[in-house]
Amino acid sequence: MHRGAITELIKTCAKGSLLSGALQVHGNALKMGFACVLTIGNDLIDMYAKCGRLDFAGKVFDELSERNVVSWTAFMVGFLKDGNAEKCLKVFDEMIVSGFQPNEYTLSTTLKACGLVGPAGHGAGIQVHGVCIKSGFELHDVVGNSVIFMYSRSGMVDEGERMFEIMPVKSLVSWNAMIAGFAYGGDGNKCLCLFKQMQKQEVPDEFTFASLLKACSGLGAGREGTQVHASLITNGFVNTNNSILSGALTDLYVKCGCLTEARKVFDLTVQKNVVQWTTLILGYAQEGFVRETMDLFSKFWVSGTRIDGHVLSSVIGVFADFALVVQGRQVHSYTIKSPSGEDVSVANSLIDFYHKCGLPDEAEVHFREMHKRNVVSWTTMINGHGKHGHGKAAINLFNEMQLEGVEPDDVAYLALLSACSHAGLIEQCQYYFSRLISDHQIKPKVEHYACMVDLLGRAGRLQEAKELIENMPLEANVGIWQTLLSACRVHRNLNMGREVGRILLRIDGDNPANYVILSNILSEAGKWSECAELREKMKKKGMKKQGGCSWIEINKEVHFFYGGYNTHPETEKIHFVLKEVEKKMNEELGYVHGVSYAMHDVEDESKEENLRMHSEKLAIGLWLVVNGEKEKGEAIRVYKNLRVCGDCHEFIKGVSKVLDIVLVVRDANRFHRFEHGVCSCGDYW
DNA sequence: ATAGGGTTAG
Repeated sequence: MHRGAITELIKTCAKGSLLSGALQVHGNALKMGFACVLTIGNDLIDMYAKCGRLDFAGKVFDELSERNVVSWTAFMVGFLKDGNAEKCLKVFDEMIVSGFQPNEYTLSTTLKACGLVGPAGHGAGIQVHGVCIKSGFELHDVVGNSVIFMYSRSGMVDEGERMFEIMPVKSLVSWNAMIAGFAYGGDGNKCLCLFKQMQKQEVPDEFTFASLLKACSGLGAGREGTQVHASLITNGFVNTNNSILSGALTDLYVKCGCLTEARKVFDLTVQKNVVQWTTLILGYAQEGFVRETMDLFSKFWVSGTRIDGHVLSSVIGVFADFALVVQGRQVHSYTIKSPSGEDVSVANSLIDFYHKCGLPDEAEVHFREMHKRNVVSWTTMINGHGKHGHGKAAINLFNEMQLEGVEPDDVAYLALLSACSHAGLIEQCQYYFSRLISDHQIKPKVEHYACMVDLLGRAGRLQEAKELIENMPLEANVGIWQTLLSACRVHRNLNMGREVGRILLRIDGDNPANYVILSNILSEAGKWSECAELREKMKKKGMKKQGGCSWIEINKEVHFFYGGYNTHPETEKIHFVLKEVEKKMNEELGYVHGVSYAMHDVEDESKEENLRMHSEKLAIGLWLVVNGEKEKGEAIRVYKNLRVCGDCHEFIKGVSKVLDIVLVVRDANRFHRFEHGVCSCGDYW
């Protein structure tokens, strides 16, 4: 085989992403001593990048006896295509340090990576744009398109628009990039406007329509999206063999909550790509369809579709939310073997996964073993400790992060403040809040103020909390008033509760949560008629509060329980064991059913008997039915979508004492670890 | 020889 034939083969394998062929032709090139030749080496890098094997591409890259800007660029593109923008930027830095001058291809690739990293890239994109201007590449068509992309992903669509205006040559791609930019930025009107303008000089292609669909999905405009879908069909764009269009359609229907439609589009697609799989898997997960999520994920896993960092971090996120320990661990072990495991976002999602499964030690081990940590990694750790009530650990991490040269952003501050607030570290919380306010790099958001309101509210300093809301430089939102309202309930402040409740019913009148808290405040203050009036109003509006739902994994099977419903086949036995435990607790601890139920209840507490039906109790009951008192090793893990109520909290404390077992309950807010009749939150939550 | 337009972790 001669040199030309090898090059031909490499190109073919690259084009078709044929990994087995790629390995073979690489072997041949090695045998003939061509693999270290610059041009062939570059082709090999490109080939492996297109097959998604960055590990092999890296090997070729390392072994090249001589490199040029093309070698570097091809290597960077590989990481980018694999969804690993951070690594791509790292290679760019190395290239510059090694003394190479980037060309228009390199710059375009770098800009795209900056855009994908988004605002967290701390202005890297702006710097690269500067390099483009200085080196005279700015007005190059491809570079300009990437500049538009970078700015619209970094929350600076206006800058992108300026680039678009000064571009001497506007190709179809430029128009599409700008339309997509507006779509991404949520400006549906500008998006449509530009589309109309574009039609005067260009014929829209599938990317244009994909951007229009994206604009509709971003705005949640299902009707308009369906219209675009219809016009696609009339224009002859059949979506069954176009991955970009069918991907955008899947996204549209998922965002609008039409999972059946999304599934239809998905099933009709002949060549499904990773993006489309990810979109639909996440769609099912976000709607809470665990079964469907897992089914689709298994199908994806065996489909032979290329796995990238995006899909890994996405599904790990799903496993974290549903606390599917076994499945998450399986994917974790896969990431260790796979080149996508290098991805920072995959590693970060694993930290979060272990925390959300109530395994902070494993999260810590994983975090310490990471080869590269960014601000998201640290924030995930701070959040994790915060949820376990470890305020001091959160503060230590925050300081350690800065010592390592990683600057906190607004989300990192939020994690720290909420950790302090949950742990009752009042002075520390106020100290870091004042640091945030005086830090001119970061703009404080309402959420930061809400943390302070929560802190003051817990401490019973309701008046101060209310004044903070009224005097802050930002407009109050629903969430911050709800925080104050909950604090009013805990401290039984009827007057402020009424006042805040009135505000909430005015600005967020369709949210049952507001009615529930307010009616609790009223009933606990003995204002029965006022309370009944409110409940009546709620009924008239046809509102139903969110039901409580808990789940527990027993023998590798997940069992769901819904507050107040007897759907589980073992219900009778469950009630029986629960009553037995209650009796024991009454004898040994003087526990009286329902005494402290008033604290934080979000489920229905109007009838005494309903307390016995709370979903977390049922889940624990099932564990007792299955395991009895035999097994006392591992902690029992229970998960709940809402917050645990006061009575359940007391109840679980008692269970841990009289049965001498450890229970870990993850609720909507945080973790509670019950051991020897004590909860890790110290009854403060 | 290398590029640009649709999904993603806190």
